[in-house]
Amino acid sequence: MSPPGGRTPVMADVARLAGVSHQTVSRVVNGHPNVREETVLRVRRAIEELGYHRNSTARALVTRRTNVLGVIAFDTTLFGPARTLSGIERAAREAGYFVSIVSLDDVSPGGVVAAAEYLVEQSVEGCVAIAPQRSLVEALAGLPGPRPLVAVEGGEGSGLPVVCVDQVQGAREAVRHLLDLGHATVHHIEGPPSWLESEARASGWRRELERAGAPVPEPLQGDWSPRSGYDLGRRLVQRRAAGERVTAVFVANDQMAVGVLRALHEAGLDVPGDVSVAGFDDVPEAEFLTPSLTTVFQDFAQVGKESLALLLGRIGAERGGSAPPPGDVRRVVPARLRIRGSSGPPPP
Amino acid sequence: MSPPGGRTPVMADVARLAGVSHQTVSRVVNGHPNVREETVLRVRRAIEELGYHRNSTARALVTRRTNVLGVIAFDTTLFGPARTLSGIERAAREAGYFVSIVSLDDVSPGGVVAAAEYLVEQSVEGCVAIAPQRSLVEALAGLPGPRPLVAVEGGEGSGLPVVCVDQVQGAREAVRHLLDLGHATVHHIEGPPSWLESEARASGWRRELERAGAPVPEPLQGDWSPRSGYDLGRRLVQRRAAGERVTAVFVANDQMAVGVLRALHEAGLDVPGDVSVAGFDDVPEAEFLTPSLTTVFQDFAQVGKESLALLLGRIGAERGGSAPPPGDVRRVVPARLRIRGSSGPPPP
DNA sequence: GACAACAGTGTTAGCGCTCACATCACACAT
DNA sequence: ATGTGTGATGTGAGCGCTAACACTGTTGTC
Repeated sequence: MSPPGGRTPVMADVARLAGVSHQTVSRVVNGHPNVREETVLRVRRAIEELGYHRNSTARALVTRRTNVLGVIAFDTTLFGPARTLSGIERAAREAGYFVSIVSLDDVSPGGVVAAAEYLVEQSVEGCVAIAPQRSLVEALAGLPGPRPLVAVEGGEGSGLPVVCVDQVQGAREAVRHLLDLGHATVHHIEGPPSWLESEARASGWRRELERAGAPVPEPLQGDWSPRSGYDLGRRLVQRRAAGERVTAVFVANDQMAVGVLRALHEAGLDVPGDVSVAGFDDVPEAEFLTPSLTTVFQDFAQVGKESLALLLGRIGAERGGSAPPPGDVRRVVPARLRIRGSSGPPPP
Repeated sequence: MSPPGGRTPVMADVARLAGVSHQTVSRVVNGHPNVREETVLRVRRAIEELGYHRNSTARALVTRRTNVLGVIAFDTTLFGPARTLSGIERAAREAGYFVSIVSLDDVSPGGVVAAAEYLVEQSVEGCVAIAPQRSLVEALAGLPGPRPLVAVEGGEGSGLPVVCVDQVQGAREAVRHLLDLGHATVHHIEGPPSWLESEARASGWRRELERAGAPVPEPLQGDWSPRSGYDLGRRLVQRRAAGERVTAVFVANDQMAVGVLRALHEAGLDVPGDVSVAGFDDVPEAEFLTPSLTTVFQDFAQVGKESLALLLGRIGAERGGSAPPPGDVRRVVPARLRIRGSSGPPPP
């Protein structure tokens, strides 16, 4: 464990100690064939003795491969992004890549541009953007940022390959479930404007109501937080008091649904006796709320895995010099309705 | 935007176009003084025209600084780690560092060793380990892994600098609050064994009971999940049915507390009328559960920030050649009790 | 007027590694 | 004996950048 001069040992030090050339050391380190067994052993011993580690920077410089993938995310403390990130990270590690993350503080296009440049600056080989907002995706698609680039939950028409959960289908299933229970219509508390998930879930909700010929009540707009769910839940209670018939609510995520349940409870309304509630996400708590929450499960781990597979495919194609694959690939992961205690038939 | 030959442009290309030497380009890119204003402008124009980006790999090779920090985390989808990671990432970016993350799939020492080697391989300049388990911290402390290394939530005596929330104090405040309300004692549902947070919170609970001269009931052991909270909540209900007086429960995290609330509700018990419940973490939902959850707030963002400050200090000291700072630094972030609706006086 | 000081620029030598090629010994075929 | 192939190794160049130093020309100082 004593490199000459106390420096971190380099390949040449190993070579000297093993009595071979630096190239032979390189071959051993990279598992090249055509090295005599005995030589391999001697080099391995020298590596061990010196505590040598290959310098990834020098290697990256000459191979032109940094082995780093970038991830741009908006808020990694939210359930979905956190899960997706985790799935990406795991898949990347299995493929031998490092993952460098940038989370955006705000959703301004400027922030996205900065994040993109930041990753370009780091010479990432490719990038996944967990960009659930239309403006972000558009900013990224138009930018000379990191390439190849795969968007998670990106909308259509951006020209970027996209992996997403089938939000529309999930929303439709939830709404259909409520209609099937006998509700005349279903109210909706949607997510913040310009979020693709908000739009897709709202659109699924609307389409399903229209298909069933049910009236489409004015939706309320939240910001994903339990507090906004609570505030809007109270608004629904007021509407009820004003004579509007509100018997079922489809809430765009589980956190807001928690707030809604609370508001309804405070108003003395029973769930599902007076009002049925359905959420979206299937957070681990959903099953154990009181009542347990009917919601839509999204397989974020799968989304992470698929987006990485897509990205690696692009990187491989680029390196192989083959024609760039079409930009409008879209992989859709199905959503699954989980029926629990918060949904039931409307009051008579 | 046309580097000769279609290659990615390099410094020499910019130099040629601007009619200066590559060194002058380097000076401009690095904001060196002593370059004529007019030259700067010309170089800038050439950079713009070619779409030049400095190659971080080559730069890292010669400066011996990769500008990358590593983060080892266990489960980044849990509330605490996700928040902490986010805080670290933000602070790192502000300091001009990239963040590379590795999440561990399992808690085996082998996994930690692999993660540590993985980061060494990537030549990180330093590393933060969100290692809430004793075994992980010990494995890391004893390993020739990435250095400098700062542990988040690491226990004492590992020899590593540590940043942590004052779990013991938080637990004591929660328990004292319940005792002050008049409860004869407080039951405890703890986290999984070997987690430092479990141990610290259980120890705070025990100490506070002992200080008050209250009996110390046998704690129940969960795994942080809402399901385990639910299962153990039912066990508490059984104990009550068997005649044991259970009027207050301190649950080691909010997710399990959700399960406990559910189990109590199912048994027809009122919270806080029959049983008071307190959690730990203050997740965003806590305030909007029914009843709203008394819990302990942890400033994870602050933990992230402080751990990064500590790490940067180490890196700076190392580079400056000054004496290595003591290994047993311990920065403690206070926890804060949030009293809400789930705690009240015991039934008569 | 001679020298120093300094701003502004260029030249050169690596950082540690991999790639392409050269070399050498030895086998086997002709 | 000559050639050809192949396994095992070494040699040299260069990836794109920065650090150190060398070189100009201008200014200031005595």
